[in-house]
Amino acid sequence: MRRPRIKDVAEYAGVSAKTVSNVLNDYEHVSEQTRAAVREAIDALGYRVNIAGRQLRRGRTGMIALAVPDLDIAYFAELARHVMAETERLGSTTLLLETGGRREKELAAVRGFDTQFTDGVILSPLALQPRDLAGRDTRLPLVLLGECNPPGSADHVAIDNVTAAREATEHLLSRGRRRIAVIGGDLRGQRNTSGLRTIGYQEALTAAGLSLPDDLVLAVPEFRWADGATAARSLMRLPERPDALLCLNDHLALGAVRALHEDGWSVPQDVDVVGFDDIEATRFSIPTITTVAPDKPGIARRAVQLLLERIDAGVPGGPAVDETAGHRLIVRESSGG
Amino acid sequence: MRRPRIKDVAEYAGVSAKTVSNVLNDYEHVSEQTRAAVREAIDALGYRVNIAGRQLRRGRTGMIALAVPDLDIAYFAELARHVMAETERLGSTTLLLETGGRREKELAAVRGFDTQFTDGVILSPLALQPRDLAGRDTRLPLVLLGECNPPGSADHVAIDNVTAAREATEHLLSRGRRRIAVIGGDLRGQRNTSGLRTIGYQEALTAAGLSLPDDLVLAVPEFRWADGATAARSLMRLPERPDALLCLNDHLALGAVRALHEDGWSVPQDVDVVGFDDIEATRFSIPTITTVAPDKPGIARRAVQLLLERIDAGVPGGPAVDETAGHRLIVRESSGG
DNA sequence: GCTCCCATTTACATCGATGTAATCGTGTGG
DNA sequence: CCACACGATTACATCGATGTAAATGGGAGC
Repeated sequence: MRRPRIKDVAEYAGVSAKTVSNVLNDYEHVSEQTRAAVREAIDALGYRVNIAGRQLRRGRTGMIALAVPDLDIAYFAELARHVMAETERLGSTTLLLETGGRREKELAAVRGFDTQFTDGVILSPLALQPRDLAGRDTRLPLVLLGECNPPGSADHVAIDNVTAAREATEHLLSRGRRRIAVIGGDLRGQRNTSGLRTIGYQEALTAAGLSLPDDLVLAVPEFRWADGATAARSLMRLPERPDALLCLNDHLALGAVRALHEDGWSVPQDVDVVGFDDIEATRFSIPTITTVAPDKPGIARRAVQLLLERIDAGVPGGPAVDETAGHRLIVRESSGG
Repeated sequence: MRRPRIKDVAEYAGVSAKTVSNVLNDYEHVSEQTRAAVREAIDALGYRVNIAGRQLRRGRTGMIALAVPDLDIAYFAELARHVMAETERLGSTTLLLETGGRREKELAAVRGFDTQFTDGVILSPLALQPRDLAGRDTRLPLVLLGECNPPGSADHVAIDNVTAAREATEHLLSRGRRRIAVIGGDLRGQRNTSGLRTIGYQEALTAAGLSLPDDLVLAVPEFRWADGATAARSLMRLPERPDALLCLNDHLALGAVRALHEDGWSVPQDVDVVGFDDIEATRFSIPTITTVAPDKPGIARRAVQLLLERIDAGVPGGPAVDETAGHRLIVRESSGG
């Protein structure tokens, strides 16, 4: 028994296929009587629209893609939930994909994944280079989360990373910390998340009249627990050890805290630790972690709205929009709170 | 400028549309020369297949849905990664969806989400009742992860939860623990994950000649940090407090450890804590958490393979398959390791 | 030189839903 | 009583890709 088609419903209800379609799409000029008959036929046959047929005709899938580096990073999992909730609220479906932070995958996302089953893409890039967006096919709406784009090339939503990092650093300075290290930092002046946060950190140090110790800014291969642990260990072995660790995400912070614990340092007595993202674990770890909490629901909401507006607007699209979402520092045990 | 269609490629290359299609699908009887010309045309025009057209014709989307309760639960995020990796390896795409553990959403998953843009569904159910599967439309292949199904109604992959829980309990008994509580347990004899693990726990106690103290088996509203913390607190206030907590997932265990810490108990000196799932956090928390590690890659691989086999086999489908994946207990600091 | 074979290529129909434009039918105003 | 308006309904073409079956054309065999 094949799946019923719109035509089967039409025959069952004794009307034309187009009338069934009209009922399905809430077209206004359908009599109550016909509408009821069609509904009944739909129920009786267990009919469900074939999205391929619909899309072929309409040119839209009603699906958007959300591509994040890694769902193991709780921040992305939490963000994804908010995005899915928002798209669902607005009647779309989210196709969630992982890039692994690999450039080729991020490029695929920008291009719409080779097949065009997606009306638009929300991408949280890591490896993407500004030039990767240069010649992109603007028929596919794209919203970037976080930084890493040349202004004007695509819509983008992010928190004010410079300010956020500056505030976090100021918090540590206000506690008397002077040797503040950055785990996951980037001194090359990149306009990506790491780079901007490092700039904020430097601003705070400079404003406090401190020198910029570049042996305290440490890049990491990934932003996971293990990387935080490794980085913390190597920093604590410096001739002049840090008295605070500004970790550019919470996983790094949690890994750092674990390594410090294993090596006999206590947090926050010996070292303060601050993270970014406010993932749920930071509220239950021992100690709890001070962190910069981005407005995740706000980021998700704006990203989805921007994308759907672009999709609704159709092909061309005006100038790219930059949206700044809110953030706040939540002080917890790992820095004395 | 519209997106190029197969016809545009055909004209550009000076061949018929079908020949282009043949090239796209690696049909063997196409001359090298023609193939090269078509490839060139594809590149020149930036052509990409329209998946809607293809699906309409082929009747398949090449997409499967994976529906999990909650991506905030790290186990599901980790599992999702493995499923996505496996489907990608086999040339399919995963549509990842959250059910929130709500029955209506799980039912929607079983039905294929009202639109049929998915060739099959992998569902990790929480609220689903056995009868929900009774009259289901078997044209849509379905693989269940974890328990909660009447035998024979759908394929399913899970670890041996009874044995796993028994082993974990035996481990605690072997450490001299006698008042072992279960957080997230279920005494109603349900055949879901909680119920089966509770049975394993009871088996171990009985085998050790201990009575079954039902004040130590505590259900929780959700399986999150906060629930573990709340449950641990209330258990430790019992007249006769437990000396070990068997937590049915790692988030509960982590939350419990935090609550114990706040209330001045030390783990594992005063209380042992064991979790389930082996999420990454348990390897870096303070203390690290003893946990039952399910073979996540194995579960994902079998689930995807089963599903794709069903999809390839076409409509009917033989008897439901039950697959058991491996697990092992990893002893860490929270129970003395 | 003529068949026949087979590799290659193509015309056409089709998948299911929907936009367009035409048709049907009832009711209203003159 | 007719013309006309307008709500309801329908026939038909179309979206893009591909399966079917048939056409094309070059070479081998006799």
